[in-house]
Parts: sequence; structure tokens; C-alpha cells
Amino acid sequence: MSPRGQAARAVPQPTQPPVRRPTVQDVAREAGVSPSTVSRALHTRGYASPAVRARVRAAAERIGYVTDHNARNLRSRTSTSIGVLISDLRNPFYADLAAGIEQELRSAGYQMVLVNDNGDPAEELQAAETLLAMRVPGVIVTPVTAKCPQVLQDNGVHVVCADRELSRSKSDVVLGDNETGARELTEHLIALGHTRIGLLIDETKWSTGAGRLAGFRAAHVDNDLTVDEDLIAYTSFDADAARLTTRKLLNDHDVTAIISANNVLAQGALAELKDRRLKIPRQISLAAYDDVPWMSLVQPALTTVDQSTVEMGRSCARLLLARIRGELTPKRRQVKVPARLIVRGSTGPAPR
Amino acid sequence: MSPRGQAARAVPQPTQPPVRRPTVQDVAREAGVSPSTVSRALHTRGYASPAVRARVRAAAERIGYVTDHNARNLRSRTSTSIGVLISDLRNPFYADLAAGIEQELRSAGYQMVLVNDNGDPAEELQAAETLLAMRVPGVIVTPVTAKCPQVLQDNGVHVVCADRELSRSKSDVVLGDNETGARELTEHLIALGHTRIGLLIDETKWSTGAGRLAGFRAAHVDNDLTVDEDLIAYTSFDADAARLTTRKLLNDHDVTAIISANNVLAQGALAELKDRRLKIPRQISLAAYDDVPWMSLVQPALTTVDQSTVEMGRSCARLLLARIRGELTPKRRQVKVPARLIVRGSTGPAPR
DNA sequence: GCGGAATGTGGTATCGATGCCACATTTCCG
DNA sequence: CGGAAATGTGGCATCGATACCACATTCCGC
Repeated sequence: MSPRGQAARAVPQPTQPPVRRPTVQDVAREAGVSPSTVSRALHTRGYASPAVRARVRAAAERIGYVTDHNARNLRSRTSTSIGVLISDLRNPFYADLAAGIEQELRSAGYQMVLVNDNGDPAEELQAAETLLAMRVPGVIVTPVTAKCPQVLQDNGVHVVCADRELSRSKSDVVLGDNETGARELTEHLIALGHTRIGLLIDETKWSTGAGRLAGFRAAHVDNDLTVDEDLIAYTSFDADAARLTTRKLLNDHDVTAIISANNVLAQGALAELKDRRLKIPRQISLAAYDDVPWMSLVQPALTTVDQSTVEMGRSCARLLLARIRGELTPKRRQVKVPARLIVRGSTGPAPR
Repeated sequence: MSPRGQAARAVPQPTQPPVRRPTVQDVAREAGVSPSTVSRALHTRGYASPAVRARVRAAAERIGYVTDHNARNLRSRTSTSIGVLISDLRNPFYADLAAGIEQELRSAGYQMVLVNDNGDPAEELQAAETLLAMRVPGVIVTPVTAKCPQVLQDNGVHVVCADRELSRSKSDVVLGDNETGARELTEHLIALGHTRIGLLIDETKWSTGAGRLAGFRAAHVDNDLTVDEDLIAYTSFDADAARLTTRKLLNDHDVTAIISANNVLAQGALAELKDRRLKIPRQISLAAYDDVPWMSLVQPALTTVDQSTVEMGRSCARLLLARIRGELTPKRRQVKVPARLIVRGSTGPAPR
């Protein structure tokens, strides 16, 4: 309807007459104290004698009182809802991340508002606006655009970026140790005698891809190998595309091992290798960054780097909560979650 | 601290002085109208001339106004946040379900508050209370206990149960067509000549397991086979347990095919078969209910029943929203999402 | 040209909990 | 034993948006 801007938001519809829920007033009457006292007895850091506190709690329980967060949030200008903005819940990486975040938030008494942005800048920005409207005190985001964290911070919302860092970011950030992980993975292959290793990768603008690429290079340098730039196969973030790119890589170059930069690309690479009936790891080795469950179910199981995704999520939540509680110095924080090489059957000595 | 009941909830901490956000008042001043008019112009179904509406919108955009949902919700006694209560985000089934729900909710202007209950009744109940506190108009839940939907409904919250139905449930529900799916899957095996088919299953109290078991039986009956009750192998919802159960099943009985009742059990079954170096499907066929990505990546790919989990999630959301908007008759609704047999390489003719 | 219906806008009370301050009691100590 | 400090409670205003009603205009038809 509106030409642009202020999109017409869903307006709460005229629902049926809701059940009347007990209020602080009701509890006060029931317990024979004032509403203020009820509030203090139940929640606030304020004073309340143990006796009164117990009486109020009993009364609240008796009549089934449940605090209204909307009223609470409005008055106290805070909220226990935290926004979580990720690309795609169906990707196990994001699901694990969200699971870790949720676990930590919940045990601290916070709630998670989860939004998929499908990796789309416009949706991401719209989600940010929604979270602003909800007056969340903090947001955890796997950013697509720098604008999103920017807008949030400009409005006083704490932001933790997860998994990746955009240039000129001012937010706290939790990253995997991509460089070390990729280096170890590459060195593992080099130690097996591989010298012509293909790298299947989709992006190198974000810290994630950039780090993995850097680790790949570093491993070569440390072992006096030069990286053949033609073996770095750029593709898009999509299994089918990765498959085609792998095909091309195999057609044009004689690599003895392939590293896929993430779990999505690995699907494509594996599919292509199987399709060619290549014996893994006898004829070619395959390894992937970002361990997800299927990688240990296929035959042979894939050698991978486990980036402790759930723990990464927990870290994000802990960091954000600490920030919200004002426990941190203003200085921007960067947390690095270690990555761990898991050697399985898909990597073996270089042929011949 | 408190002996029991009214758990001490996290209280919003004294955060740093938040940024002052523009209010309706500010927009009103900027646009030269009254606050009431601003409200109507931006949101409410009320009247506002196009001219004023445009002017107000422009003003709002100019000063960066974002509605405060807490205030809005408090006053209007509604909310656009929907609770989603599931067991385990790391299980692709739940992740897909949540993804479907989120997609539908978001496109309708609602938000998703996601809570993992880890399949634990206590956590489930606590989550329900949190959602009550948030005054969500509706909740989608994969119920563990009947008490949870009960409590919510008693407080006037609309509930849609997803994936399973507890006895004596009064809520709307969205189910997969477990019976048909399991019947088709079983019939597929029977058509291939299998007569001794093992069923690996964890629960049959919920409609989910019960339906799959019923379908399994029905296929036998329809084909004049009797079900050997010993081939129904009960296990717990855990891959390792399923593996042991599979081992026992193979040791004690000579089955020519195994059906796993869900994606988790399938992992255990597959692991055991691989461990025994059994040729699939030459020596034994394996099939699973609930198609998840890894099943098409393993070799041979698994024959499965795809229960359209994402679509199931969408259905839940659509049903709940319709209910909230009062578009439905009071009668309890039950939606059945069709299941689809996907034949892949893991099932073949019965040996000999 | 006038009564009365449409139409659009402003004013005010209110949603429910909490921040803040005042004040009634106790407690404590010289 | 008096007065100051400590302690615990109640009262009242307030967070920001919206529901609801009153009212000023404009628009009709007869």
C-alpha cells in the first residue's frame, strides 16, 4: 500500500475476548499487601521481609499469577527477549548455533526470538527493525550486511556478530578459528603427500572464507609449497553449483585431494566424486570444513574440521549477556572458538 | 532460593541509559497532528485521510520512529509474538518444522519465540509459563505432556500441536499421515518379496509411533502376512541404543529388511549394518521414516518416507493464525500433511 | 437553506508493573 | 531514654500506544 518505507505491519487483530488474567493488584489483595510490595517480593532487587515474600509468593501461586512481560518491559525499559538473526535454520550449522544460543539464554532466564533472513540484506534489515520494535536489549546476528549491526547499535541495542566479521565492524564478535583449522586440515593432507590440493570455496570477503583461505595458504607456505591459484575453485553457496565446480576442477586439473570450505559445498563435491566412481581415499582424498552429522555417516566418513558450533552459540549468548549486564569494558571483544581436526576415512596417502 | 513454585525469574538488569527513541508524540509534533491520529495513520484499522496518512508516514520515517511493541501489546492486549516449543533444534526434523513455521509467521508479520524443551516435561511446562508471561496469542508445540497445552489453553492461549497428538487433547493439531506413509513403505518392501521385516521403533504411545506401527501392520494384513511380534524391536530415542537393538534383532532373527521409525533410529541401524559389512540392499534392505538430508548422501541412499516437514510447519502456522484471527469455527481442527514414499537404493529384492 | 448523516481528528483514560519517594516502625547507641 | 539510622511498606506517577468517545466539518437530500 505505502509506496515505500514504513511497511504496513501486521496489526494485532481483534481477537476474541481474552481470559482475564490476575494482576499484581489481585495478588496484593489476596496477600493483604500493596501492589508495590508484591512487585518487590516477586522480582525486584528491592526489600521485602522473608515473611511477606513467602506470603506473596503463595498468594501468587494460588491465584495463578503470571507477570505480564509487556507491562514490565514497558515500565522498566528493558526486556528479556534476545533477537537471533541467522540465514537458514535448515543448515545444521545455523541450527547448532541457534541451539547453543537458546540453551544459554534460557538458563539465564532470557528468551530467543529467532528470525531467518535467508541471507538477504533486505530481510535482514527488516528483521532488525522488528527487533527494534520489540525493544530487545541485544541481538546475535550472522551478518549479511554491515548496515544491520549498525542500525541496531545506533539505537542502543547490543550486538554480537557470530561466525563472521564484516570489515569496519564495531560489534563484539565470536569467530571460529578458521585459519588454524584450515591450516591443520591442509597440513594433514600435505603430510599424507598431497601437493596438488583443490580448495572449493564460495566467498572470501567475510572473515570466514578469508580465514579458511589464509589457513590453506599458510599450510602451503610452511611446507615450502606454492599454491597453484588455479586450484582454488570459486563457486556459489549451493550444493549443485559446488558439484559443477568440482566437475570442472577435476576435468581441468589433476588434484589428488579436495578441501571443501563448508558443509554445503561438501555435498556437491562428494556427489561428484561418487558419480565418477572415484575411490575415496585411494584415488582422491576429500575433506571438509565444518563437521556436520552426515559426514560421519557416509562411507568413507569424511575428515573434517569441527568448529564446535554449539559452543560458539553459547559463547555468543554469554558475551551478549555480559555486555547487557554492563559487566564488560567498552572495548570491543573478540572471542575465538577453537577448531578441531577430525581425521576419518576420506583422506589417505596421495596416489602414487 | 524459593523452595518450589514461582521460580525466581531473571529480572531485567539495570542496563546503561538506553538511547531515547522517538515516540508517537514526537511523530505527532513533526507531522502536526495528534498522537491518536498518528496511531491510526500508521497502524490501526481506523480512519485517516490519505493525505494525513502520507504526511504521518513521512514524518515517522524522517525521525526514525519505530513502534514500541511492548506498549502496543499492553494496551491492545495482543501480541504478534508466537511461541514455538520443540524438543531439539539439532534434530533436522524439528529444525525443518521450525523453519516452516518461522517462514509463514514472518510473512504474516508475526515473530517466533523459539524454546527447546529437550523433551523434558518440566522444561516444557516452564516454557509454557514464560510464554504466558509474554502474553503470546498462540503457541505451536510438539507436546511432551498433555499438561502443557492444557495450561496454555486454560489461560486463553491458542494452541496447535505439531507432529503428534496426545490422548484427550483438545487442541488443533497438524499431523503427518503416518499410517499411510508407513503402509506404503512396508508395502514397497513386501512387493520386493520381503516377508520378514523388522521394525525399529521407540514409542507407540504418541500418535506418531502408533500410526507408523499401525501402517506397518496394515500393510501386512492387506498382503495376507502375519506380523511376527518379535520383529517389532522397541528401543529408546537414541542412535546408540538403536544400534544395539538392531544388533540384537539381527542376532536373534533372520530379517531381510529393516524399517526404522524415524531419522534418529536410522543412524543406529545403518551403523550396525555397515559394521557387519552387510551388503545393502543385496543382503538386507534398509528403509527409514522421515527423510533427512544425510539419507540421500549415504551409499546406497536410503529409501524413506518424506513427511514434508517444512510444509507441516507452515500448516501449523497457518492454522494457528487463522484461529487467532477468529476465522475458524470452534470445532477442533485436525490437519493431515501427506507423506511421500521415496524409493532409493537401500531397498531391493529379498535375498534368495 | 436546514436538519442530519458522514467523515475525520483530537482528548483522555487506560493497559499492568515498577521507579521513586515518603513515611511508619524498629533498632541501635550514646 | 531520646534521637538518629535502618528497615520495610504504601502511594502515586509513569512507561508509550491505543480504545473510545466527543466534536468539528463537510456533504447530502428535500
